[in-house]
Amino acid sequence: MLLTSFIKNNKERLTLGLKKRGFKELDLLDKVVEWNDERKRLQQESDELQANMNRASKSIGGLMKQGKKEEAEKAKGDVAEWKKTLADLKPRLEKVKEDLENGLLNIPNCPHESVPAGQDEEDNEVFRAWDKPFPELGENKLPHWELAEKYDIMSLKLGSKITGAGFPVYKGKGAKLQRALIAFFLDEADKAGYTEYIPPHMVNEASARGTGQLPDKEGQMYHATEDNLYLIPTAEVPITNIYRDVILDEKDFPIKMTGYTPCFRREAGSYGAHVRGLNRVHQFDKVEIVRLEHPEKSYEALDEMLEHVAGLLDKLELPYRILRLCGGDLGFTSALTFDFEVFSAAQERWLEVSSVSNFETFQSNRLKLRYRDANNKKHLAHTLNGSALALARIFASILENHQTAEGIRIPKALQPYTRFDLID
RNA sequence: GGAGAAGUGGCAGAGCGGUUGAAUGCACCGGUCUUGAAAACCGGCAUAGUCGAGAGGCUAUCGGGGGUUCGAAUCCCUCCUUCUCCGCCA
Repeated sequence: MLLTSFIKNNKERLTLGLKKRGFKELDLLDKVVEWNDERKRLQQESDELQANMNRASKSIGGLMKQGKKEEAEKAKGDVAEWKKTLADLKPRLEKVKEDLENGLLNIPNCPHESVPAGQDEEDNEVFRAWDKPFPELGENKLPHWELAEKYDIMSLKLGSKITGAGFPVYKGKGAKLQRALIAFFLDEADKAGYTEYIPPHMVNEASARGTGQLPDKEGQMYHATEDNLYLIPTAEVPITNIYRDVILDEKDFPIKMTGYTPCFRREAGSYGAHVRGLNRVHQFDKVEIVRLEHPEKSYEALDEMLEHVAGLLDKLELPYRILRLCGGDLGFTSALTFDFEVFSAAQERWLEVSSVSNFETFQSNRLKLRYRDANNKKHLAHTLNGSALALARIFASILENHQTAEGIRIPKALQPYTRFDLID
């Protein structure tokens, strides 16, 4: 959520940015500013009435003690009058506050100036291309869903029996590979200075609001209605919310957190050939990295995160490229996002395995996550996060890219974790 | 799930219908003293909104929401959380 003051003072920049996103309701910007002015006006009026009432009420106590009954009664009458006026005012104030809030909730983040204009993924800019050769797999190459069956290491059929479509079951060396990847990613994050968390896998409404899943992406999350809890779609939600309503000290930065969690996504309406196998599932594992940063340092941090993720893919010996998302493909809450795509050699297509974003103050405004500067002034912190990495697709691309006639080759860096070097 | 108790500032802890945004202590920050530190003493120290150039003023907030009252941290209702006991249980 943007600050009203930002909208008011950066109208040109914001309009330009939102156009890059293809955001149509630009008149919302003016409306929000108007609503805010109206809110202030009504607020002042109401404060004044309350001040009158408080003053009169206070005096009544004294008057009663002095036995000035009549004067006290008169004051009571005054208060009753003001109270009536206030009762008229209150609903109008509430209404305009609600309009303002809804308006703000519907304005996406202002894209960073480096974000290219564009409609969809076709227009994303290749920020770093893969300049080495792709794996030579030969004629007998198989997609991961066939490899999984061949080596009996993962089954979607079994998952659909137990739960439903899109819930994979990992087995034997497949399960071990999965566990090894999680441990590997967490160790790498640890080495890079991220503090590990194991957060709850369900969150309440306030948390889902804090990171912006609600009210926007209601349909994407599994909702346990009985208890009004949501299964997390990413560890970003519980981990970032650790710092909801927190005022940091400037010297607390940077705050670097990581955590492994399963992620649950309803993915309503996305079926078809392109979502076969592990390409898109309802439950997958992910190690997330989250950072809270001083506004002046957040883009530096974003670069660092980018290199961290790149390093992981290098160690897994997977061909990948980095995209700078265009305005149209950029998430609602993000100012700048880089996607990592691994080339899945057997499917001959790129699969998104990580997304690294800077939200600037868009989330922290909602979270009320602030810091005090040297002069004790409070400011919103910047939040960032990235997948490091998302597992189902990494699992798939390891299978596909490292398949050989003898079996699936485990990359060197991972072998200490799997304690085998081949799946056969 | 059942029965009780409690939720007040960073922490501890008073207040239990009127000038209390909230005593006191600790922590923290600034100062005096000291070669330096400690102790002692003095001063400061919540969040948000709003008005104001500023000093400062006003409003709201004592777990959340609602109510009673001229007036609520204090009374009532409701929800949430924590603790104790019982039941169930990995």
